[in-house]
Amino acid sequence: MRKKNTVARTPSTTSRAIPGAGRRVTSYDVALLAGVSQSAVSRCFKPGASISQATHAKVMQAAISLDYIPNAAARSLITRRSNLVAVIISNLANLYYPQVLSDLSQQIARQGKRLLLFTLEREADIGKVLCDVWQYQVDGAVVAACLSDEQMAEFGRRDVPLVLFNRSPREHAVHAVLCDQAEAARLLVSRLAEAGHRQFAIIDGPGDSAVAQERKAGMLDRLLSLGLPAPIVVSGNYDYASGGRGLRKVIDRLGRVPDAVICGNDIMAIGCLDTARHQMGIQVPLQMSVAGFDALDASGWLSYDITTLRQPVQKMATDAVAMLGELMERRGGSAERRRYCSYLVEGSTARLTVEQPYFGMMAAA
Amino acid sequence: MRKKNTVARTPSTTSRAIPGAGRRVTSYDVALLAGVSQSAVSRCFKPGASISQATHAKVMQAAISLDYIPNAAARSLITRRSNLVAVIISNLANLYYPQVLSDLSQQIARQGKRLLLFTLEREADIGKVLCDVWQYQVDGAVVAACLSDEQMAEFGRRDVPLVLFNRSPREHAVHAVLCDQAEAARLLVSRLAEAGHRQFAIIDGPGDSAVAQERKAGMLDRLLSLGLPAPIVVSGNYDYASGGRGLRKVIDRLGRVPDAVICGNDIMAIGCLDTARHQMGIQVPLQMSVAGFDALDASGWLSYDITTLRQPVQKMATDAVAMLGELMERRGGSAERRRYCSYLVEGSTARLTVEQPYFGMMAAA
DNA sequence: TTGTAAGCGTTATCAT
DNA sequence: ATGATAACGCTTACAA
Repeated sequence: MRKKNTVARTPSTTSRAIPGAGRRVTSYDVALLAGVSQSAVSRCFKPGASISQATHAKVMQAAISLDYIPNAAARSLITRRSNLVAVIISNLANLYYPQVLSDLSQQIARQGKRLLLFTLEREADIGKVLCDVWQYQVDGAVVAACLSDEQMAEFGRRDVPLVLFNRSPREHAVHAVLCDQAEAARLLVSRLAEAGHRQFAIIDGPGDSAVAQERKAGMLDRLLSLGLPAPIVVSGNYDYASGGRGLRKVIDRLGRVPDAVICGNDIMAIGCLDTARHQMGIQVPLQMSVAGFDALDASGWLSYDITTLRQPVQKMATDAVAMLGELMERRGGSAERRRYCSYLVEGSTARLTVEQPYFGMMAAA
Repeated sequence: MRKKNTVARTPSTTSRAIPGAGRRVTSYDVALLAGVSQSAVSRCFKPGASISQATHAKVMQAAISLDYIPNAAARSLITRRSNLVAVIISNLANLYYPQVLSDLSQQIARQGKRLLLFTLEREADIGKVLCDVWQYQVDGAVVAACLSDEQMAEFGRRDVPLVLFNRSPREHAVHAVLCDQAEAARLLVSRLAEAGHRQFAIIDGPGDSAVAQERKAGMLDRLLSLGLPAPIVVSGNYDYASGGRGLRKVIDRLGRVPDAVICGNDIMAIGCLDTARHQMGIQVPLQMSVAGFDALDASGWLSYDITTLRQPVQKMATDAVAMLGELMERRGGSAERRRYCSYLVEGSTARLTVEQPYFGMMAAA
C-alpha cells in the first residue's frame, strides 16, 4: 500500500491536479536515488540516529542533488512538536520596544525554534489570534499582551507552556517575567518628593495599556501616603504629541506650572519637555521637573537627558525565552514569576536633590 | 484500518508513551460525539463546503465542547499550503523601522496568513534561515535582507513567491518594492549644492547595509557630476554615537567645519547635530548644514527638525504584502518592480535656499 | 545497521 | 448531503 506510494513517485507521473507546483521532492525520492529505504533517509536527518557512514554519505549526496529538505509539517504531525514558538505582542509594545522583539527572535532561534509572530492592533483582537496559535500547535508562547484568566487557563488545558512578558497574571499558576511598574513609580515619586516637589501632574498612558495603569496606580498610591496634594491627571496615548498636549492641559487645569510632571513613558516626556522649553519658555528643571519611564535610546540624547526609569528589557527578553525553553523541555515545573527592578536614570530634567533655598527662589523669579 | 484509529480513540486508551501531553482532540473525537463521520467534521471547518444546517450545528456543538481546533500541520500536509508567510529582516532594519514589521504583520494577518519571523543578526546568517524557510513550506516570503542570485533562484525553483523589500535585485525575474536611495541622495546633494554648499562631508552607514551603499553612491555620483570638491567620507554604524564621532573625524580630517554633512540615516544626523550644537558650539544651519535619511518620528521633534528624506515605508509594506498576495493566489505573473520616491522633508537643519550674501557673512562672523 | 509497516490528523475523491 | 477511503511526507517501533 505504501508501495503504491513509492511507485506513484516515479518521475513519469507528472500531471497532478494541484494548482501550482510540480511534485515536491520527498524522502522517497531521495531513498530511490540513493538506493536505500525511506526510513534510512529519515534517520540521516535525525541527529544521533544510528546510521553507517556509507549510507549517510550516499543519502546526503542524493538529498543535495535533489534539493531535498524535510517537510516540517509532516514531521510535526508525528513528533507532536512543531518547533514553533508564538510571540504575541501589542503593536504599541513593538513600536516602543523594537529591541524586545529582536531579542526574543534571537533567543528563540538559539533554541532551535522558529518564531510565529502575532501583533495586536488592539488588545481585544487576542481571541482570534489565540485560535491561530492553537491551530499551529506551537510548542510554547511568549505573550506581551493582556490575557483573561480563561485565556491563560486555556494554555494550561492545551499543554502549551506560556510565559507572560511584563504582565502580572492574577492567576497564580502562570509563568511571567515582569518589571514592577508600580514600585518603580513609587520610587520616582518618593525621590521627587524628597527633593521638595509638592504639586505633581501625571500625563497618563492609554487606558488599554496595563503597564500604564500600574505606573499610575503606583504614583497615586505613594502621593497619597506622603500626604501630598492630589495630582492633576491627564491622559495621553504614549506618543510625542500627547506629551505637549498633556502639559498644556495640566497648566490649564492647575492655573500654574506644576512642580513635577511624570509622564507615562519617555516619548511623552520628550514631547512635554520640548513643548515646555521651546514653546512655553518653561525652564526645566528649574521651574518644573519632567520625568518619564523606559529609558529609550532617545532619552539619553544630549538634547534631552531625560530623568527616567530603565527596565532591563533585554535581560527580560532573554530570560523569558530561557524560562520557556525549560518549560518546553521538561514540561511542568512550578510557576515561576521573575521580577525585575527598574532603576532610576538620573538625567537632567528633574531636580532630585534639595536645592539651597535661595537658588530655588531665584529660579522661581 | 482507519477503523482501528477510531477505536484507539476511545477515552479508555489513556496511557501513551508521548512525553508530556494527554491525547490531542482530533476530528474523530468530534465525529464520534456528534454522531457523524469524520469527513463531515472536516467539511464543517471548510468555508463553503456543502453541509446541512443540522449536521453543522451538531458538529460545532461537539467541537466546542471538546475544545477542538483543526491541526494546521495535518491540513497543510494535504493541501500543500501552510498559510505561513516568512518575513526575513535584518536586525538593523527592524530596530530602525519597527513600523515596517508591524505593518507587514497586520497586512499578512489580513490575508489570512501567519507570519514566520526571521531576524538576522548579520546578513551572513541568511543561509541557515533559508533552510528553515524551506522546511516550513511557507506560501511566500518578504525579504528585507541581501540575497545572492543563487538564493533568489532557489525561491523560483521551490515555487515560493518572493517579494524583496528595499533591495534591488540584480536578477531580473524577482519582485520587489523599493525606494530609489541613490536618486534620493542625488536630489539631496543637488538641493544643497544649489543653496551654495560646496564642501560636503558624508557620514556613511555600515558596510553591510545595502541601503547605505546606494545612498553613498548616489551622493558621490552627483557631487562628481556637479564638479564639487571631493567630500570627506567617514564611516558610521547607524547609531547615535557614530553621528557625533563622525563629525569630529570629519572636522579633524578637513581642518575646518564643512559646509554640509549628510548622514547615512537620521539617527546619525541627530547625533551629529547634538554634538555640533551642544559640544562643539557649531551653529546649525548657519555655519553648517546637517541632513539625514528616513524621517523618523524623532527627526520631527521640536529639538531637531532634521532635514531628511522620507521613504513611504508604510505604503511600501502594505504594497509588498499585496503583491505577495497576488503571487500566492495565481502563481506566476511577470516580475514586477515597484519603485517609490523619497521626498524631501525640509527641516531646519540645512539651508536649502541661497541666503543674501551679507546674511551669510554675518552668520560666519 | 537496515528495511517494513503503522500511524500522525487532516483534506479530497469518490460513490452513495 | 454524507460516508468510506486514499493520500499528504514524515518518524518510529519492530523485525531482520
